[in-house]
Amino acid sequence: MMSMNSKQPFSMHPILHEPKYNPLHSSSEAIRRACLPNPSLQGNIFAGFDETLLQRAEALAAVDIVAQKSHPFKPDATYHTMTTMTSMACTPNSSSAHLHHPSVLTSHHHPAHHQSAQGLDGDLLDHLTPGISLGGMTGSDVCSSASHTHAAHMSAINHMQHHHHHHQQSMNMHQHALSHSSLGGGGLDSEPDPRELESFAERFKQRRIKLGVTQADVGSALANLKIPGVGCLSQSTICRFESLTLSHNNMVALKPILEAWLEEAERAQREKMSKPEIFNGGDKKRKRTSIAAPEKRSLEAYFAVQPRPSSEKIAAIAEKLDLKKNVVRVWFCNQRQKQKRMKFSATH
DNA sequence: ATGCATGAGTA
DNA sequence: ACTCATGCATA
Repeated sequence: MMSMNSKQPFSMHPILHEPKYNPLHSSSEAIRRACLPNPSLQGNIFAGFDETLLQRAEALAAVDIVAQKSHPFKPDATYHTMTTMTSMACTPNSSSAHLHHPSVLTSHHHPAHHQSAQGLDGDLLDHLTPGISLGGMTGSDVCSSASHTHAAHMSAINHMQHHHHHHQQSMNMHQHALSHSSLGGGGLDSEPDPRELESFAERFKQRRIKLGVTQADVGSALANLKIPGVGCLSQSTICRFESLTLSHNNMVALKPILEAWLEEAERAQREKMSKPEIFNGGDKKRKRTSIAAPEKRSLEAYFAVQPRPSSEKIAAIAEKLDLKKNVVRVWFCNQRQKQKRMKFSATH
C-alpha cells in the first residue's frame, strides 16, 4: 500500500490545441464573456438594488416552497465523513490508470446563444428543473443495475482490474484529456455533428447492453485499451455520454474512445466468452453535501438574477442561506455547466 | 441518473 | 476565480 501516486508519466505533450468544432451548436460562453468585462454594471446594480434583488429572489423562492411542498427538515449541512486520511484513488474497481494529460479539448468556444435568465417568476424555476428530460428520455435503460451485477458482465471484457487505494487526504486524481477530433480536412477524426453523436450514443448503449456490460464496466475497461492518454472513466461519465449530458466537446472527444472499446469488447466476446471471474471489494465512503430544497430554490432565484455573482455576492448568499461559501460557489459553477450540456444547449 | 466536488489549465 | 472534464456518493 505504498503510494502509487497519481501523476503518471504521461503528461508530456507540448501544446496541442485544436479546438474548433462546427458552430453547429452554440454555447453561452460568448455572451457570458461579453458580460464579464462589464463589472461596473454589476456593481452598480447591486450597489443600488442589492438587497432588493436578494430579497425579491428569496421571497419568490419562499413562496414557491409553500406552493410546492413543505420539507419538514433540512438535511443540509456539510457532513464530511472523511475521517481517515486515507482517501480513495481512482475508481473503486480499478487503480491502474490515472493518466494525466492537459486537457486538449478544453479550448474552444462557439459563438452565440445564451439562456434567458430574467423572468424571475416562471422562467427561473422552469428552466432549472432538472431530471425531467434526462431521466425520462431513457425508456429502456439498464443503468439502474450499474453498480452491482458485475461478475456476470465481466466475462465479456475479462480484463478488469481491481485494486486497492489509499491516498492522502485531499489527494485526488483526475485524468483529463483524451484526444479531440480535428477537422478541416485531415480525415482522421470525426466531425462534431450533433446528430452523429446522438445516434452513436444510442447505438453505443444498445450494443453495450447487448454485451451485458454495465456503464461502470465500460469505464474501467477503457484503461485496458491502452490508448495513450486515456485511462478509465467513471460510470457517471459513461452514463452522461449515453444520455448526451456532456458538453459537445466532451462528447466528440469521448466518441472515438468508446467506439474503440465497443469494437474490442465485441471482438473479445466472439473470441472467448468463457471466463468466470468474480471478486470485488469496496471500501470507504465520503459524504456529499446536500443542499436542502428551500436553499436550492433561493439559489436558483439568485442564479436567475445573476448567474455569475461576485465573490462578495457569493459570501452574502452563503451567509443568508447558512451554507458554506465554497458550497455556494461550486453550486453556481455547476449550474453554469449544466446550461452548457448538450441536451439543454442551443443545439437542440 | 444526477448532485456536489476536485483539479488542471486559463484568463 | 473560472471553465471544463470527471468523479464519488446518492437518490
